[in-house]
Amino acid sequence: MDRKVRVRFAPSPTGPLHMGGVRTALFNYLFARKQDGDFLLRIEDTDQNRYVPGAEDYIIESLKWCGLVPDEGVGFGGNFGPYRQSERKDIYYKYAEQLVANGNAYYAFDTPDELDALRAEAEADKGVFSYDTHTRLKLKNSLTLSRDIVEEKIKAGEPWVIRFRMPEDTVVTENDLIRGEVSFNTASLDDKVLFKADGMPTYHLANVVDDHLMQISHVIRGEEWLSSMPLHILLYKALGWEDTRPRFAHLPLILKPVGKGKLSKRDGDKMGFPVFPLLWKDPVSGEQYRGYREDGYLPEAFVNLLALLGWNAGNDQELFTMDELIQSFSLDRVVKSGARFDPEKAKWFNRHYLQQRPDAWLSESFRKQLEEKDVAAGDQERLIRIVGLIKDRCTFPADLWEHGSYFFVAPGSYDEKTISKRWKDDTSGKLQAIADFFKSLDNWEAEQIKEDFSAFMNQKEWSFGQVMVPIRLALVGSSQGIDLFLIFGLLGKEETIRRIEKALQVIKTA
RNA sequence: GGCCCGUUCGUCUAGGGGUUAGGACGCAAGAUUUUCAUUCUUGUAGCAGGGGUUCGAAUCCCCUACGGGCUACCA
Repeated sequence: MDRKVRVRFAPSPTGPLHMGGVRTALFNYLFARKQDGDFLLRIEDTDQNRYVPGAEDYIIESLKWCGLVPDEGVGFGGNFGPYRQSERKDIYYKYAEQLVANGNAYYAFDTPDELDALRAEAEADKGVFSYDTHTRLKLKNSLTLSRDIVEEKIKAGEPWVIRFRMPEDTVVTENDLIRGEVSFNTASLDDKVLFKADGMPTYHLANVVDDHLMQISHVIRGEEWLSSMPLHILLYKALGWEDTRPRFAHLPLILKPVGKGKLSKRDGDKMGFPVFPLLWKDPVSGEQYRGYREDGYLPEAFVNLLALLGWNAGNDQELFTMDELIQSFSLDRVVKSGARFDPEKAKWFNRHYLQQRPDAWLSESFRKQLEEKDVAAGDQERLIRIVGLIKDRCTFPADLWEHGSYFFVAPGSYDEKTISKRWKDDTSGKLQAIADFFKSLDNWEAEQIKEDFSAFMNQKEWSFGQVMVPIRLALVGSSQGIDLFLIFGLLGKEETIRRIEKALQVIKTA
């Protein structure tokens, strides 16, 4: 009988969650939903020194923005709480002590300074110091000290830690759900600290204890944890939980678009794209990091692009709703190699999802932008109509202004290149004649203007090519924009004529 | 340095013994749009290298190279 699927996303609140973290959360979420399981959020704040205020709220808000709402966890309730490790502090020692009692761990009294000295010494010798099977018998711990002395030291309040006693020369093999069989020899592993001098467990202990207590069935996490998998497996064994321990799946890392290494905090600013889901302002340094949300990405686009970073459905489908992702997701289709993030493709996803949003929704965004610029948005129906006409030129909501501002504000300048290329000696005269002709029109509706204007042009024997771009220049300021007759209609007769005459004054041909 | 993981177009990837090595982003060209963008069509470009195994390797094995991760009383 299979156990209920329960997975967790377990970030540590040391700063803003970056997109790699969001992807880990996403894959956990998809896996849980697909298997009808539970998705939990556990906050791993065992390192008090690295705690950053606001980070936890940031994580929760990010998950919500992406639609990855946990079934249990900090801020979401549940029967396995508390879900913040700092609030679980009291439960870990007993397990560490149990490990000492059954010979799988030991007390160690070496101070950080002493260990640093040993590391420095080894380094000078071109070696590496490791607290392991070869060195532990030369160090200060309950393996080398008599029971009395150990008790005495503890009683005297000397700082101590509890270290895992890594077995000698045994092979740990695990079938990773993504990588397949992975083996490690314990001879190359060291005696990790499980319980710190400050009374808190380290990640390794807390993680194993909590996953067990919370009945986690699958640990889906980043590849940076792959090398600690043998330790964790050995811990489950030493604690007697081997039969119920979770299965492991290690996700490939997200790499920088260019250069070496994994995607990092500062890459975004350097390369012009966000690496965080939401804008983050560092409470200490005051530094600010851009976010996908504030940059105008839609959550469905962000989720979609993240899902395709290291996973695919096995066919040519690239566009997925959350429901489709849940339907299609499986861990065995997760790729093993690291994925270089491509900001260009991210934009392509956003463009797609932006087009899917209703015009009314986009018009609200446009209205806000106009208000911020102190420009009257005017009639709602007209605004929606404009949005419908210009949206296919937009990738982000902010592009609406770039491609639609001329409907609300007359151009302040005229593109020089277009002038020199398209504004001929006789252009001014023709435009004045056209403006005068416009004044005579009664029916100012795009289709009708087109008809009347065509007749006028025929009669004058002028070609469209000679005047269309100059008129566009007068109305828009550049050679861009939607169909000119639609612009006439949307601008209105008076404004159209006013802009043409204004351009005639400003643009002087030599 | 040690341990572990990885390597198919520039990027994300499909393909797991016999394929004209497929798709997407990007880029380029053409068509449409009397502008620009969109859209459509076409094109561009790849199995890291070397050894095996095999009638036959992108696919299986080994080596090398390269990339990545870990190597804290951080997660």
